[in-house]
Amino acid sequence: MVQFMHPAPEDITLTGILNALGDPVRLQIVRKLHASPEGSNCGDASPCAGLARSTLSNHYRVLREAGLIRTTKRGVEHINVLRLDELERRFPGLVPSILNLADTDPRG
Amino acid sequence: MVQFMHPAPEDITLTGILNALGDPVRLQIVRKLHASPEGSNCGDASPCAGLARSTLSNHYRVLREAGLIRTTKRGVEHINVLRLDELERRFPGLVPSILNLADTDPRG
DNA sequence: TCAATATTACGGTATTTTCGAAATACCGTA
DNA sequence: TACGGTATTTCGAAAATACCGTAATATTGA
Repeated sequence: MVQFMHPAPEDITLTGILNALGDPVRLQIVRKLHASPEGSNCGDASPCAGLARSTLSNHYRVLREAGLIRTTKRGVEHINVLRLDELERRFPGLVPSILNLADTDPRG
Repeated sequence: MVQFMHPAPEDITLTGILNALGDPVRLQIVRKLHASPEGSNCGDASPCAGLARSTLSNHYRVLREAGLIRTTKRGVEHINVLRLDELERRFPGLVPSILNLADTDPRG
């Protein structure tokens, strides 16, 4: 029943965020999470169906440890939400800018 | 006398940029290059003195292949310049935003 | 207890990072 | 043309890290 460790806002680093988002799968996950601010479970935010659960889970862990998402439990599922407000205070404009560019760019 | 391969602007990817800048050493290099728009040789843009030359060279290669810098030869030295204009057309606001945040953030 | 959801553990493969040593390229000078 | 000095890359190898899949493990709800 160990709760997940989320870094405090002041412990979130710029390179940590960039590194986490520098993977196409993880960027897609974050885009999906951004599209559903109420949060979504791990399966729903999956960028493609072919990925193994464990692989997906590992990507969530990287995003969590980078400070990009917050994971809470609701019943049997884990709900992930983008930490938009906190990220905005820590690095104003960064995440929205990246997400906007990802939207307009045909490739990941 | 082999010229370096630089990706065309349309071949520069968002995740490629984020991945390249997701390394503290490379982010520092790019910050130094940004501070000297006329370009600087490899040694001058080095973030710290302890790094092996070959390691530094490898970081430059990553930055080059990601499309962040352009390397030309001037005499005995290699001059690196940030491809700011091209990057700005391809991903408006991205690189300046990251560099500004890196400036204000005490940590890399 | 059973099904659903997700994480963790583990092993294999692939990529990345790092370094020192050697090789390459260019310049100035002789 | 040859030579020495400087700047940088390439090579080769070791260590670290990343990624993915199978299987095992928790936790919740019915």
